[in-house]
Amino acid sequence: MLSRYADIALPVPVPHAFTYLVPDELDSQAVPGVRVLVPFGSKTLTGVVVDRPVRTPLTNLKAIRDILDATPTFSAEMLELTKWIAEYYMAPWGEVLRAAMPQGLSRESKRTVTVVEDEVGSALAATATRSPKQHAVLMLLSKEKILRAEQIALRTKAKGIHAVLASLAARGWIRIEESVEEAEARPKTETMVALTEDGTQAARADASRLRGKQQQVLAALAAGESPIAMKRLLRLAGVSSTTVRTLAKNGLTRIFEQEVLRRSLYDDVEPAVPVTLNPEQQLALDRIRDAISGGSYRTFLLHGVTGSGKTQVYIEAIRTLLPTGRTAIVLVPEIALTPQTVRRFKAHFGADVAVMHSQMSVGERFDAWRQAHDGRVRIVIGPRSAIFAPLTNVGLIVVDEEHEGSYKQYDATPRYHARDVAIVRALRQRAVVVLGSATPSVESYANAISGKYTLLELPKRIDDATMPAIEIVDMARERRDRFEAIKADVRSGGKEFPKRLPVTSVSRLLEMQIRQRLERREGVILLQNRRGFSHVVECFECGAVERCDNCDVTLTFHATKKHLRCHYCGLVKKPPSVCSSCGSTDLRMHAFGTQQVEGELAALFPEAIILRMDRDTTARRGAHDRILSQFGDGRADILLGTQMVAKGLDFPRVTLVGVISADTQMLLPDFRAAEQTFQLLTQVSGRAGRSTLSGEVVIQTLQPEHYSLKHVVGHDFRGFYEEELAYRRELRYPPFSRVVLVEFSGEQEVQVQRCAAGFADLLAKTNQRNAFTVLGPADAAIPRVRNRFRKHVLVKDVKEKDPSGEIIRRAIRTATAQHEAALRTMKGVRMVVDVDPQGLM
DNA sequence: AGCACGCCGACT
DNA sequence: GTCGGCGTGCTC
Repeated sequence: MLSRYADIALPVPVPHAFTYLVPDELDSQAVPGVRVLVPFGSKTLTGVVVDRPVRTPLTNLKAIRDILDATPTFSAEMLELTKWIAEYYMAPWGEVLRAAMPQGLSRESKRTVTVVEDEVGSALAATATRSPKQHAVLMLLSKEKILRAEQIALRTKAKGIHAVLASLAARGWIRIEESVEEAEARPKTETMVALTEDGTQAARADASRLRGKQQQVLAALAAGESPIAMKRLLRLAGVSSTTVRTLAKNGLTRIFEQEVLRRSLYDDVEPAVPVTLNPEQQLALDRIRDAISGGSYRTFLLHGVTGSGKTQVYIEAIRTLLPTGRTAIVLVPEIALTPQTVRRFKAHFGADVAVMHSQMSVGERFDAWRQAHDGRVRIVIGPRSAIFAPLTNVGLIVVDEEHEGSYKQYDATPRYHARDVAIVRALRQRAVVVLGSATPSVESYANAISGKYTLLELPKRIDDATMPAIEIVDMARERRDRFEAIKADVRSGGKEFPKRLPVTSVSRLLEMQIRQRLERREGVILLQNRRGFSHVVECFECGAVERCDNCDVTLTFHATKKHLRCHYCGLVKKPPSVCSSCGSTDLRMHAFGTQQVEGELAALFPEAIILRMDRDTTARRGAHDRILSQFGDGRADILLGTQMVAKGLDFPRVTLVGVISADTQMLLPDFRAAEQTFQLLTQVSGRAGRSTLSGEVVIQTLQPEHYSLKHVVGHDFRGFYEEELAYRRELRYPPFSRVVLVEFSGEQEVQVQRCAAGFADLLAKTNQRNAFTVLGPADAAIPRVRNRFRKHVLVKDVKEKDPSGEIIRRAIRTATAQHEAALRTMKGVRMVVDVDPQGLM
């Protein structure tokens, strides 16, 4: 007997685990890491056993209802890791565990409601006039007979439906039943047929008493395929399943269910291309190998320019790892996780690889998870959440494109960063981490310089292809020139002055370059960043953008209140009537849309085939792959897309990359704006000119002098990094501080503001040793989302005083606890804590 | 987060 | 008087 109690982590926003009694018959199975079904409040939930305490001060405990696992879903290691995440990212352990499980495994009780047929008539009459809600529910039920409680809530569109149901049930008009459904994710099984001993003999005996169809079945089975899938057997023998079942009844065949893996988009394998590493790759590999065989923790930052063959290094590193019996996780940003990418790994490691992808079905993901859990694969490839892969004895974690923002979960609890979790997981497992990028994050690069990580560099492209030539087009000047041309036309008397000046998103240089590629039948990639929704006030003459006096970020124009606002300090300003840098009065809002660009391109190049790639066109399964292969084969001329086109595409025929507007990213009110601009532009430039064809890049911008552009043109990562680092040091942003963003949101702005301000005050009072600074509250960049006002309180700690972030977390915990009552009285105000936010939007 | 409990106004 | 509105507090 372990103990009478078990601590269960549940997926509810409560910071502690719950203690349950363990029935004797479940005692031996209720080990830490197994999933259990427990009664919680009025319903039944799936939780995870995290401890078996010997004693508890609590009384009146409920008992565990059921154990859901034969072997624990979570190993001791994963329990520890998820606990660390819960603490560091300030999320309930139960919610972290839920995020670490494949979807569809959790089971919850559902309430089903049925009408009592005999009563329905009188019930409808009784409620018709005086209780419209009850009446509506009864109407619905009289039609449908049986419904789930949540369905009723959904279809009557009324809140507080539970009370209504309760009173209807009390009158005996309806019946409410609670049932726990089967988990959605289950192993897929296939019906198999095998010959028995008797069957084998019967098949062999020529003088078999059996004739006709039964004989055909035995013959098919005896031909060698036994066991065989029922489906296939029926097709081969041309019989129906009754025949096979009759044989089974007579003991000649055996019918059974067998677990099979679902087929997935990512199953295809292409032949392995033998890998030859160049000296730099070899050197990097050797260092990684040494670390792997050394068997202790180490993080490498593999900084390799686009096209330098980082993936080959990952593959060879995994190859060395496998004989040691250890396993590997490869993290790839969601949008780069294409069947193409996966095939490359499968080519080398075949059935040892499992893929996890959000576009896979619940069943497919479950299969992948289970293969890893049961030790049937040793390599897992996936996006962010693959860091939770249930592999044992992980020896290597690769984080490809480590700078990618998508590694941070920002829209749901837990708000974890997969790269940072990877490092913690590796540290605890004595594993090696390889962070790869052409444009490392400022944080990682700083860690590499300081010696916390080991820097490995691949400065050359694999096939000695040259880096593309990059040209910057000053769009303000472009417009001026065009304006002058129009004026000249008017002056020479040929034309009338146009009422509206033509707005254009394609410069003459870019137009000319595209035309040239179309003639030469080479590929063009155009990047149109869609995140251009934040409107900035920009000078039509000189291109200057209005900025905040205190924060060195761009001010955002608010159409509703007609003013400019800073999303950091809350500064509010009237829009100026003259440009603060050149005095021009021609100030305009700026933001280009995707459709506009597509339309312009179509008008300029009517003969060209243009493909659009963005979240809309790639939403459907397999669409991504289809667009890419169409473009790769030369069946389209121009690929116009969002950030997706910047990452990991490798098409030798592409010799021109155009960036419609570098500004949308650069001008975001965020301390990472410059970094992200540099990264995106460098990445997209890398798509131009591989192998034999040299490439050119045209970047259009209103800020031609911006430092991030300067370094993109020079292919100078180090130069950018140093300039950016100086800026971060100045303003005390990461890596010089740790940032925690606390967001308050609610429907009533005054409440939200008061709540946020109250919290900020409390936090400031907790700050005894000035270990951090509290900024705000200020409006979020998008101040209202789905009818909720958003206010941000930004906490920046001083790294020297609080290296682990413990002080800041404790302060936030204390303040949250003190603030809880106030938060409750403010109806509908929600508070979300984001540790190490990727952006401050 | 749900959901039940409990206090108050609107209507029979 | 009852129904249904919503604030308050708990869930092992």
